[in-house]
Amino acid sequence: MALCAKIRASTFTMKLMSDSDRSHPGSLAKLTAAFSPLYQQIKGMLVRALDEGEWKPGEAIPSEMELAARFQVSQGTVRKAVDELAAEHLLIRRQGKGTFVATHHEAKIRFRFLRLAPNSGEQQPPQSKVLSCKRQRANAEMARSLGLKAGDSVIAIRRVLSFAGKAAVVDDIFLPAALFNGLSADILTSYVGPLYGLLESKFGVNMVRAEEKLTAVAASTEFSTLLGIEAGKPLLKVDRISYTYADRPVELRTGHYLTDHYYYRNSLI
Amino acid sequence: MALCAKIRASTFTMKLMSDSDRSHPGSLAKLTAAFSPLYQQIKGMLVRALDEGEWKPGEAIPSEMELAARFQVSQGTVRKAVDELAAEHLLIRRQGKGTFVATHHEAKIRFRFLRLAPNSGEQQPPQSKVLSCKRQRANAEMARSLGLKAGDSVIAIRRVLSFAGKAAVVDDIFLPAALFNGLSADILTSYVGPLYGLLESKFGVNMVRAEEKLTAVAASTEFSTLLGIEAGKPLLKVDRISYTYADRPVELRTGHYLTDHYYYRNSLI
DNA sequence: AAGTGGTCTAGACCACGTT
DNA sequence: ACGTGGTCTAGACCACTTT
Repeated sequence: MALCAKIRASTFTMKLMSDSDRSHPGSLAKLTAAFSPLYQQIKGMLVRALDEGEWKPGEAIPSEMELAARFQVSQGTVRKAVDELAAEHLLIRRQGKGTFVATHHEAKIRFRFLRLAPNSGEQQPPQSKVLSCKRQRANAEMARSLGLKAGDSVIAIRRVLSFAGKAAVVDDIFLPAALFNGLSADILTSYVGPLYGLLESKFGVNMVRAEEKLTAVAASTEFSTLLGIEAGKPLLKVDRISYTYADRPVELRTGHYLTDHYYYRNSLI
Repeated sequence: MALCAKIRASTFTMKLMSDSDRSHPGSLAKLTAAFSPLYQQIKGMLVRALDEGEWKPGEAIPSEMELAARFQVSQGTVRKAVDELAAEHLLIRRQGKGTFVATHHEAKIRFRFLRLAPNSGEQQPPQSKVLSCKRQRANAEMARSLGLKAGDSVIAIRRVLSFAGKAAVVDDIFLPAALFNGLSADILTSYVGPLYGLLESKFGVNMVRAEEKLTAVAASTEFSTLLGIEAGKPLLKVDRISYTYADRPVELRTGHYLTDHYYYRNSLI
């Protein structure tokens, strides 16, 4: 990324002013409202660089001193920008080693988006069985949610997640075909690990945030068959929109969770 | 709060050393691992002060400069402690005015713990109808969750929340009687606003965090009657443990949500 | 004008990891 | 020994609010 010009509000003005001019500061104070703090601008530039793939997930980004030199600000200002990105889990700081782009390939982060925990016993990774992976046209609502035009191609995946051999989740996943060209049932099946890890490694799309809507529904005959339960049984329905850097929606997903032996954990803060 | 002695790791040592001594630093480096950063210690002291009610919800805490003087550290160190507490919603910063203790009496925060949003239309505050408020003995599980002894007194509240006149939630709430002496159905009914606002104002207990477990269940005849639906209908069951300052659990709550016209919203970050 | 939190800088030193 | 992020300090100035 090239060195971008920064907007520095009145601080900028001051830097260009000689010391004798400083006795008349604040002449541009009224303009300040339109500007954002330096660290926010730098945060934005870092997000843009991540979005453009300047540094891949798992890689180290330049050191704070290097970034400070690149952006022509102090280390403290870079630190504040990086602090916020680390708090949002876009970056991970490791003392003594550097700052790294967050990746879905890591024990700690791997199942951050899977909120099912067992009523008893240890949390364990699920097994995934892909039932179908088809290309189809986006309907109006899907197009709207994903920022596509109605009729654009999407990849529709259906899969079942099992814990200890028992089916617990049916996922219906919709991805913009333009971003995930070549994704197939074979690729999905041969890949071990979480789906977001695959999408990150093979297609360069890193999910960093999601919004969910939860409701309780009765199992249709379709879902009851897939989950091996009787129809009408209560299921937790989870509608998710996932976003990559810069808040671009890139995944639509509906999960039906069987919560007999698992629950959806959440923290209110 | 009196000025507490701080543990300052090797920085502390340095402060007591003359300049000439500084040529031999690090002699206590091995001990450092057992200490925590100054700003964490100050954060802890602030939380303790909040827990002890030194400043009430809605009130301003001392300015950063005053706190820096009290704790004998720089303003920047206080700032970092306060920043974290603001991020956790224990404090609220207001530029030009001061830093305030978060309160449940505020449009922005009032329904932070109510995650139900309507499928269509504007979010609106619920109406609460208290069905019962009784004193009873804690069973083993309740006692464990609330940190009580089995058999300790708890106050059991049942209420129905309605949106636009339609019942949507049945809440069963359990509170340690020792903390909420005198709480009655009358008080609950006469109070307008969220329950947490009442508990904060009348009993000085401020809820700052909660953990929830969500499952889908079939409505029992009891709940179906209360919600005006047929038995067996899917409901979203929400088990909550709420915590006050310093992570003390002070409320146990089970909600049964009717999600025909509302959904439980959640953000994964 | 005075006081508050917000931003930015500069420099020192500590803790951790690698070389 | 060196480079990384982590902590702490000190000082300057900005933005907002109240007096």
